Order: sequence, then C-alpha cells, then structure tokens
Amino acid sequence: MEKDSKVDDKLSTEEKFKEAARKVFMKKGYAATKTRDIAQEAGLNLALLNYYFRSKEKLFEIIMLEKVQQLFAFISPVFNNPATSLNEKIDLIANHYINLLLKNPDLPLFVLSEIRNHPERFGKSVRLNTFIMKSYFVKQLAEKNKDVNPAQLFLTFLGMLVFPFIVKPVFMATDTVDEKVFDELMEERKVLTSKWMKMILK
Amino acid sequence: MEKDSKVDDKLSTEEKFKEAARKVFMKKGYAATKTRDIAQEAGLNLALLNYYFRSKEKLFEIIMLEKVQQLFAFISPVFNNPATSLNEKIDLIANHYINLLLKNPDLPLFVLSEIRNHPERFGKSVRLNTFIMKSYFVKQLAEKNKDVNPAQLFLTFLGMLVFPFIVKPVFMATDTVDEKVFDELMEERKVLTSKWMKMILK
DNA sequence: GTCTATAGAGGGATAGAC
DNA sequence: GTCTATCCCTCTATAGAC
Repeated sequence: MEKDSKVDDKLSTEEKFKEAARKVFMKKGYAATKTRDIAQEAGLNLALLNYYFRSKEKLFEIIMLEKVQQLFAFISPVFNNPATSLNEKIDLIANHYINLLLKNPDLPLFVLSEIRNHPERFGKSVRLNTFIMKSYFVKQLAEKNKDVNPAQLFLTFLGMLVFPFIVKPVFMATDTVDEKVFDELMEERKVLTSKWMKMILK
Repeated sequence: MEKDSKVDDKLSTEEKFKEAARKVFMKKGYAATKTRDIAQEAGLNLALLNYYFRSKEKLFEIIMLEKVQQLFAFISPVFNNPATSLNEKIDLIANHYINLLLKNPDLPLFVLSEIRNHPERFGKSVRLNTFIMKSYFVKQLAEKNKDVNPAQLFLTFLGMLVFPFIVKPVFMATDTVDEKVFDELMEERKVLTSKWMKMILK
C-alpha cells in the first residue's frame, strides 16, 4: 500500500472523484467534508476537483441526487403496479429495503439529515405526494383497512424497515450489539415486518 | 424590534448563550454552525462565548448531553418499574414520546446524526445495553411473546413513535402535509401505537 | 488534463483595553 | 465581565505553467 487512495485505478478521473465523494460525504455529511478529504480519498490533485465539477456544492448535488434516488426510486414502480396484491407489495418492499440498507446502512440518516439541513436543494427531486400518497398501494391499504389513515400505515411500515438503520450508530457507540448480530436481526426483520403489517391490517 | 437577538433579556449571559446554542446547533448541526451565529442569536459579543465556554466544542458538548438526556432519560425509570404492566408501560412511553417530540420535532434527527458523526463524544453518556436491553420492560416483552427477539419488538415500538419525526422534513420539503396536519396525525398515533403493539404481541 | 502556488474569504480563538 | 481588534489557520477556488 503505497498510496492514500482506496479507489479503483481503472476508473476515469471523474469517476474516481465521484466514488471518493460518495464515501466522504456519506461518512461526514456536507458541512464537515473538506474538498481536500475528497481529493485525498480519490488519490488526485485538489485542483482537479474544481476542474471537473466547478465546486464542492455541485459535486455534492450530483451525489445527493444519486442517493435520494437510490433510497426512493424503488418505491414508485412497486407501489403503482396494479398487478400485485397488497401482501405481495409488502413483501417486495420489505425485502428490497432490508437488502438495500444492509449494503448501505448510512443511506437513510445521510439523506434525511441533508434534506433537513437544506430542504431547498431537495424540493423538486422527488414528488412524494404524487408518487406515494396517491399511489395504488395506498389505495389498496385504504381498501383493506378503512378505519385508519393510510399515511399512518405507511409511516409504520417504512419505520419498521428504516428506523433500525437510523439508530444503528447508537447501538454501535454503546456496544449493545455488534455488526454481525445487527445484520442477522435485519435479515430476520424481512419476514417479521411482513407478518406484523398483516396483523395490523387485520 | 431593534436587536437581532431573540433570547430572553432576563437570562444570565451564560444562559443566553446556551439558549442560542440550543437553537442554532439543533437547526444546523455542529459542523455547519459558526460561533458567530450563536453570538448573534444570543445578542452577545463573540469573545464572551470563549470566555464562558472556552470553545465551540465545549459548548456543544453541554448542549448535546442535555439533548441526549432529554431523548433517553424518560425510558429507564418507566422500563424498570416493576409495578406497571407491559400495557401500561407501552401507553406511558407512547404518550410521553409523542408529546416530547411534538414540542421538539428536531430532537431525534439532531441527536442521531451527531452521534453518527462523532460516536466518541457519546460513548459514556448513555449505557443503552444496561438501561434498555436488560430492563424489566424487555423481560415483560419476552414473557408475553417468547417467539420473537425482544430487540425486534423494541425497535418496532420506538420506530412507530420516532420515525415519523425523522421523515417529517421530507414531508415538509415536498408539501405533502402541513404542520397542523402532521401534528394531528401524531396525536392520533399515541393510541394507534398502543393498539398495534398489542396486536403484534398477540 | 494535471500540476504548483496562491489568492481571498471565513471562522475559532485570544490579547489587551476598559 | 465585556468590548474591539486581530491573529492565524483552514478551506474553497482559481491563475498560470507544463
């Protein structure tokens, strides 16, 4: 190991920066990230970052858009597919999210806190009210259980899948569980979430 | 309004700084906060901040400890009270958390992301493994439902209460719901959470 | 495209007068 | 305790040589 960079040598310069930026932004957040950190992580000259991306902010926007889509993109097609039953949708989403988050455990906390810090950067990238609240999935929820606001069911469902990854740093910081045990719990959570959602929906 | 500060004139200088620091740190997070922001918010001279607290970091630690306790302190006494039933504990916690978070909606996302960014600042302030995983509440959960790891039940329970506040910024940024509707949903959530937890526990 | 050098602004912290 | 002035370092961004 003679160099600082950990990115793949075969990538283009631009791609090396993006790879490094993903890693550093996700780890530290926008405000705490220095362009020098990214250049070092990429094993490249700092001036090149501005040559390729003009500014830290523009590079961030590229990465952020990617991550927002990674987090939300799967929902819409599954939710709006009239061919699958409610239970099938629940299983599909549960499996997809746990798998995604096992590979990218930092994703939710990163995206949610950056949205909180800069809502204006986010406004147009995802139209939640269209893609989720008016989705076929929410209609199916409402048919199955007419007593409860579907927003409540939706929040509970997503919370079951995402919340554990948001509190993971607390468990890690306090040595409550180790990485391996956590991952096993999340694997088990796929079926538990489906089971519990079905109970709640009666 | 002739001055920038919004803090109460009657407070001591030290308390004015803390009040301003709470507001600014909670809004922007540690890294994005400037000591000048805090001084301005407090309506006080910047040099005084260092006179009273030595550094930005030390002031932050004071605020952070406060907020961590605000978020977690209620759990332990309720969880370890042998005199209350499992159902009573669930109702108490649900009511307490929703009320707390309605007044401090930024609290979870602030605390969780700062813990993530600096786990070392946090390590000793709360011993989760003692206060939660070995609590009387978890024993009661395990007795009621022997099939499921109590950690799973605990994560689901807390997720029902806390997760909506963590995604609140997304709903706000996309105009999915307004403040008033959100608060009404959370009020309703007190009873829904109790109801659903009882269903899950069979 | 890639480098070195540096401009230029910002931000944490302190010296020293009052 | 409180103020002004300022130090000094860090960070983003660019100029300009190769």
